[in-house]
Amino acid sequence: MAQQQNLFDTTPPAWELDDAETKLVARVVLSTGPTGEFDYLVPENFADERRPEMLVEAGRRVQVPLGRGNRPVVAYCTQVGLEPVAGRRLKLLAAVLDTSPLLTPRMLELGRWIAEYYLTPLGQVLEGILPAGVRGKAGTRETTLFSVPTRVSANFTRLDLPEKQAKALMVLAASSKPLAMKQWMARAECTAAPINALRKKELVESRVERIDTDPLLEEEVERRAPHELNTEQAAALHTIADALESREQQTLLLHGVTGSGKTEVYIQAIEKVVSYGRQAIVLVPEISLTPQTVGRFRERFDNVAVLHSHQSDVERHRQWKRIAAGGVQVVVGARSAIFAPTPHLGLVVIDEEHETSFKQDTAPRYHARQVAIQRTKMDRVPLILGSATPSLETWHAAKAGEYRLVTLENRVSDLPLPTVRAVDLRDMDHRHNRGAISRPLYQAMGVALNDGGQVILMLNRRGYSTHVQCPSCGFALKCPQCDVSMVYHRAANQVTCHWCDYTELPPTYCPECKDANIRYGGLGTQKLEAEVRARFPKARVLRMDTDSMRRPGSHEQALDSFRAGEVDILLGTQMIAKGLDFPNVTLVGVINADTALHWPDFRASERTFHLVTQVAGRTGRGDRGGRVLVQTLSPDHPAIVAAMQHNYRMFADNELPDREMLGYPPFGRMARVVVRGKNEEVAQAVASGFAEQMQATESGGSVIGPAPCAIAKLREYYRFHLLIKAGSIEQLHATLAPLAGKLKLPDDVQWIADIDPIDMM
DNA sequence: AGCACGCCGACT
DNA sequence: GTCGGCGTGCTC
Repeated sequence: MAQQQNLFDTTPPAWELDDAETKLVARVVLSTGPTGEFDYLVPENFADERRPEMLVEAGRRVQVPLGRGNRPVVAYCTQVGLEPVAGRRLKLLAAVLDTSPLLTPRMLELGRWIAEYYLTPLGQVLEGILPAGVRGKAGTRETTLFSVPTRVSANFTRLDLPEKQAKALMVLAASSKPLAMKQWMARAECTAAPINALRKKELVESRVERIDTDPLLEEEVERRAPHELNTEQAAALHTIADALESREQQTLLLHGVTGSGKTEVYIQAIEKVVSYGRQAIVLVPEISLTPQTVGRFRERFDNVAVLHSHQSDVERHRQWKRIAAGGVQVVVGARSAIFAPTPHLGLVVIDEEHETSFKQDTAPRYHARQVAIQRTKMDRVPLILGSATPSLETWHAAKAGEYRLVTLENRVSDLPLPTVRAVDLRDMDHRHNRGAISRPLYQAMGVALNDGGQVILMLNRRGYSTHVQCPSCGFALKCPQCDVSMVYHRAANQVTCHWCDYTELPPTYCPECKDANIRYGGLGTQKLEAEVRARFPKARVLRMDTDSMRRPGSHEQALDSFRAGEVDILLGTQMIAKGLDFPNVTLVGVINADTALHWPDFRASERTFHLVTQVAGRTGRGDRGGRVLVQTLSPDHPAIVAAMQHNYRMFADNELPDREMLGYPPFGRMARVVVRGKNEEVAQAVASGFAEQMQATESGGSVIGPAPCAIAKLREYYRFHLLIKAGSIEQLHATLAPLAGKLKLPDDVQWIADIDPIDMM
């Protein structure tokens, strides 16, 4: 709107307007198809001030004719202005699709930044950051609303109408606001016939409007008072308050051990933001976006909006409109909530900022932390990154003075962190037959259960057996579409590929040599569950992994029953490692700390450190203390040692020099280019061609590869990747420049570029 | 992504 | 001569 206003301010004098040289031109990007920006003429009747719903302005979508066939396509208008059009052959824009902008000028600016940074066409970025429910106007319907024009109401007495029509007209005239057909019929106690007669006689006015199909219902939450802050928390809040008042962007790293009360600091900082009449966005990992997390904010603020991926389109659209209307103080949401349309943003908080789920794994492949930095810079407001175990990128920036470091060393309750002990799996005395639970862990579980405590066991592999192999010929059962082992699931009695979900019946003999001794080996959560049940027959056991938590709400239900003490042993994949806060958990067992350690990924150590630290934090939250046992084949690995000592600095000090030596982030910038094709040789040749073109840029960035991806074949596509390392983002972009040009690719070959990649598979 | 244009071979 | 095969390139 502001942009349109400006436009009229600068309208040239009338004699120039009459000159056909200058016309109103809309610049648009397409949501699919050709990239780049296109200009269209705005038809003159679209600029009618009395028809604001037809106004062409930046942030609204329009329909434009494209190509020789003038096929209608949806486009996002990015700017509108008077431009000289002499000698330009511009087509006329066909229609305006939104009655108000879906994107503010600020969001368009942010979209442009994402498009450039992540090498994604702007149209695709905009399509990706607007929820589908908002684009589809989910939960609203076009309704015709009727009213009586003054020329009619002033002349009632002169009208000679049949009884029903007269009554209907009186009812409508008496209504304070326009009525929909249904409401009008009900109030006038008539059918559609008299109403249609009135419409025919043009005695009523009608207009079409989008209205909500059902109103939004908010449940009441009991309000709570602020907690008293300890000295450290108060100091942290003070630093944040300074940042809020400075009216400049500042990134703060709130580094606080588990249980140090980071959330209370966020909440009190947001209370300040709200007192200035502004809104805050709080990003949390999807997995911890539970009713408890949301509840903590609802207890303290009147209007909290929640955005997450399991909402219906209708629900998300409603939340979006509430936020855009300024009726929300705090938005709590997963990654994409960084695009929440808050009218006066005052603060962004990213909790558990090290979580990898903040990176989107489909285009646009943005990292919410990176986008948040950019958004807060545009709005000149602070950004708080909170974590007990920050990503090394964030830690490095804080140490370099780029971010402000705020530390919470102590736990609020003064409870000590749990003691962590390694169980060396190489020591055969520790092993129990062929089982997954070592003797020390078994004993500790017995003690914990006897004392009435609860136990959490983590194993990062789902299924029963993780591979199926023939001992006589060495055959290993692989997915026919992917280059990965099939996993046996006993509950369903089938073997499944965890990457493409291809499923078949388990073989009873070797498909190669027909040997009947084919073996099911490797440990998954289902087998662990069976072992636990066999060895603790009296304990109540619950398994949590994506297989057992498929139904909506089952996650919540499982945690509720664990909290209520209806379950003694909770076992599962990493989904149980995060954010759960149960005081009665006195023992945590990590079944195999090494699973993530040997991944072909420069972040393998960091992943392992995070996982062990996070799961260890699930105990020691009550007054009964807690113990953690970590089973591992490498008890001396620096990441595992540091995690066991709850020593983040030790981990960082050990890991950073390695990263520096190899030029990995945070000491350089990285991109990953994946080329895939149904023909292995063709895909590899294309990847090699890319590598040559990038080397030819002489940008100074280094290109590694092509090499087959860790998952060399996925869904019948052969995959090769290139890793690009550069000293700066500019250098990285310069090295990737050949990809932006018009590349001719063989059929069936596709490529993607991933800036700041996290997934290296 | 779609879709017209154009340049070759098989047909009336 | 012309119908249509699909390879190529453009879309404001």
